[in-house]
Amino acid sequence: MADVAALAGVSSQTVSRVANGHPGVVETTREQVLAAMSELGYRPNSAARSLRYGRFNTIGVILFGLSSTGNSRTVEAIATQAATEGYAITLIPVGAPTQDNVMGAFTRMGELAVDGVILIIEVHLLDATAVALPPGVHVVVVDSDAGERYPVVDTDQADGARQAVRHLLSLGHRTVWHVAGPAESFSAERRTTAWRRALEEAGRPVPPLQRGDWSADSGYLAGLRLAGDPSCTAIFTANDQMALGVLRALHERGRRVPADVSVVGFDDLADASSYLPPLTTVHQDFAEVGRRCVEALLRQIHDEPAGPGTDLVPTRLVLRDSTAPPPPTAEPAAEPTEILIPAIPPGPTTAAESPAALT
Amino acid sequence: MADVAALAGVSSQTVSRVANGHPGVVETTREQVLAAMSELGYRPNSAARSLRYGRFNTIGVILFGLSSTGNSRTVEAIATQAATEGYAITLIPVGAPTQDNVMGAFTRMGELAVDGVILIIEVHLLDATAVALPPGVHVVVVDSDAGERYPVVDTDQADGARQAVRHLLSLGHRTVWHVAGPAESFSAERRTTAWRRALEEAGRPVPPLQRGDWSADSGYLAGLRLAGDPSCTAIFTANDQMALGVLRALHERGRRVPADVSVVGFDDLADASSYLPPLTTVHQDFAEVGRRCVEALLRQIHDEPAGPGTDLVPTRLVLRDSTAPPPPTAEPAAEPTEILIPAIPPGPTTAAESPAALT
DNA sequence: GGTCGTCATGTTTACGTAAACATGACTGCC
DNA sequence: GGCAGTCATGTTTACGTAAACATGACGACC
Repeated sequence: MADVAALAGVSSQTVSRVANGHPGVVETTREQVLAAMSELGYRPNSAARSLRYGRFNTIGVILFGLSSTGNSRTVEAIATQAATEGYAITLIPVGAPTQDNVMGAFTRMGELAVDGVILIIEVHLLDATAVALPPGVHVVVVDSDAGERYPVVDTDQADGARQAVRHLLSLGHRTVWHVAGPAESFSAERRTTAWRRALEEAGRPVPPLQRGDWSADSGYLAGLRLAGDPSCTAIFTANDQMALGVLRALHERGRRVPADVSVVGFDDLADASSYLPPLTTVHQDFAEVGRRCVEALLRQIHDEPAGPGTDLVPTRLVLRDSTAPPPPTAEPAAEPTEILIPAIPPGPTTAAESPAALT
Repeated sequence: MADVAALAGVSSQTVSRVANGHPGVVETTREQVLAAMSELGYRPNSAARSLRYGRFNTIGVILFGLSSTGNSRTVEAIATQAATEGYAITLIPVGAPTQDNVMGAFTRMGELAVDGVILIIEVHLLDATAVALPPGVHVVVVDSDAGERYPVVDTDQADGARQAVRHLLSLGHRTVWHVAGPAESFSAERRTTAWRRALEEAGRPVPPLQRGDWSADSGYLAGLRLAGDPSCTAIFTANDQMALGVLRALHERGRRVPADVSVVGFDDLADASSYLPPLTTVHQDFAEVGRRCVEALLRQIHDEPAGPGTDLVPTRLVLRDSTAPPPPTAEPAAEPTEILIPAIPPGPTTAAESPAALT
C-alpha cells in the first residue's frame, strides 16, 4: 500500500480511500492511484483489514461428513447465502465423531478467523466432551435437539414422517413398517418417533423397527428381512438411499413395488425420480435450511438478540410411483399383529414436536 | 492480551510466549498466565497473527456446485488433508458458470485471507473472462485441461473410459454406445474422446453419441432412445447417475440388464451397488485427488518449485452385475465379430472383483 | 570479589489498514 | 481584499501479535 502511494505520488490514506470507494477523491487522483494499484498488482491485506475492523466477514461451518447427502446441499446453500451477504465460509470437517476430534475442532475454531459458527453436528456429542462452546462465539445449530440452549434451524422431520405415514395409511395399508437411521442421529430418532406416533394416533399396530445406518446397503439388508414377511405391505424408510436398497431387496425377492409393497423415502434426492420405480418421498428443502442458518447467525453477529429456539423448515410429500393401495389378499389375519401391539414400548412421545417457529 | 498480562502481572510478551509454547518461561509464571487466560476467556486474535506472520494458514477452494457428486467428496478430502497440515478451508461457491460470477469469485478471492487456491472449475471459463489469476497467488486446478499453464490434479478419465469400453468389448459386444456428459465439461469430453478412441483402436464402428447433462433424468431420455435400437447391446455412460436413468429406461422398455443390454457407469457412487442391477462402473478416487491437491498447493506455498503439469490419479473398473455377454441373437451376423476379435487389445484384466457385501 | 554468562522477563517495533484529526488550497461572499 | 467555508489530501494513531533487542538478577569461575 505504501508502494502504491509512493508510485501514485499520494499518501497511503488516499490509496485506502480509493480502495474502499470513499468519496472525496478527485477523479484524476483516483485514476493515478488505480493505475499504480494495477501496475504493482496491489491487493488489500485482509488480515490487516480484519484487525482494523474487528470482523472477519467469515462464518465457520463445523460438520462431520460433507458426503452425507443433505450436508453438502446445506453447506452449499450456506455458502451461497453467506456470499450474498459478503461473508466467506470456512469449513472445519470432523472426521469421526469421537470426543478427541470434536474437541480438536473446537480448539481450532477458537483460534479461527470467524465471526460465528454453524454447527451441523449432533450436539449431544459435544455434551460428552468437556469442551463448551466458547462463550463469546455466535452459534447456530442445524439438525439437533439443542433448541433449549442454542438457536436451531432444522427440517421439520416430524411432520415429514407424519405425512409419509398418513399417505400410506390413506391408501388403505393396515400399518407401516419403518427402516430407521442410526440411533445416534437425532434426525433419525425424530423421524422414528413421528412414525410411531402417527401409527398410534391412527390406532394402528406398530411393527418392529428395522435399524439401518443411512446407507443403501443397510437398506438392502433391512429390505431382505421385510421381503420375507407377507404382512408387510408398506415401508417408510428414513432416507432415500435406504429406500433404494429396500427397492433392490424387494425386487430380488420378487415382491413388486408398488403392487405388492409400497415404499416411501425421505430427502427427495435428485436421483429419487429415477429409481425403479420412481420413489414417492418426503422433500427436504436443504437450501432453505442453509439460508435460514446464515440469516440467524448474521442477526446475532449484528447484535440482534437471538435466544434459543427451533426454526423448522417445512417438508412436503412428493408423490411418484412407489406407492399404491395394498394387494387385496395381503392381510391374512389380524391376530399376530395384534399380539405385537402391547409388546411395543410406547416410547417417548415427548420428543421435539414442532416447537414454535422463530421470527 | 494486554488484559491478561495485567491480570497475571506480566508483560504481554510473556503472555505471547505462553500462548505459543515458547521456552524460557518459568513454571510458576506460566501457570499464572494460563489462569489469567482462562479467567478472561482469552483467545488469540488470528487476524493479528496473520498480519504478523504474513500467512493465513488457509486454503481457498473455488467451485461451481458442491452438490455435484464428486465435488463434495473431493472437497471433503481437501478439507481433511488440509486440517492435518494445520490449514483451514475457505469455500467460494460460484452459482452459475457465468462470466460475471467467475469474475466476482476472483475479485473476492483477491481480497480473501488465503495462502493459495484450489480451483475445481473448468478453466476455459476463466479464459472467457478478462480476469486472470492474480500473479502472486498459488494455484492448483482440478479437473481441467489447463495442464500447460497450471499444476493440475485429476482423475485419469481417459484410462477409466478405456477400461469400460474394453471390458464391454471383451465380453463380446460388437460395439459400445455412449451417453456423454455436457459438452462444456472437460471430464465429459475426455471420457467421450477415450471411448471413441478405444472403439477405433479396436476397429469397431462408433455409434452416434447420446448427449446428457450428468443428471439421471437426462440418462433416462438417452436410455429411451437407445432402448428402441435392437442393435444396442452395450452402453457406457459418463457417470453413474445417468446410468441410473438408463437402467430405468431399459427396464420400462422391457430390455433386461444385463441379459439384453450391458451398462457401465463412471464414478462408483456409494449407491451404485444398490442399483437394479448393481452397476459395473469405473471407480474414481476422489479422496486421493483432494489429498494430492493439498500436497501440491502446500509445496508451492512452501516455496518449492511447482511448474505446470498434470498429476493423474488412476481409476479402476468395479465389476458388478450390469454387464454380461450380448444375447446370442443380438448380432445379426457373426462375421463382423469374428473379424474383429483379433483386433481387441488384451486390455487390463485387473478389474476389482465385486466387493463383498457390507455386513 | 569482580567479571562474565545465563536465563527470565520487559520494551520497542513493525506487520497493513482505516478512522480521526490536521492541513492547506481554493471558492464565494460581503 | 479579507474571511469563512468547503473540499482534497496528508498525518497520526490504534487494532493484537511476536520478533528483536534490552534489562537485570543470579550463579560460576578465576
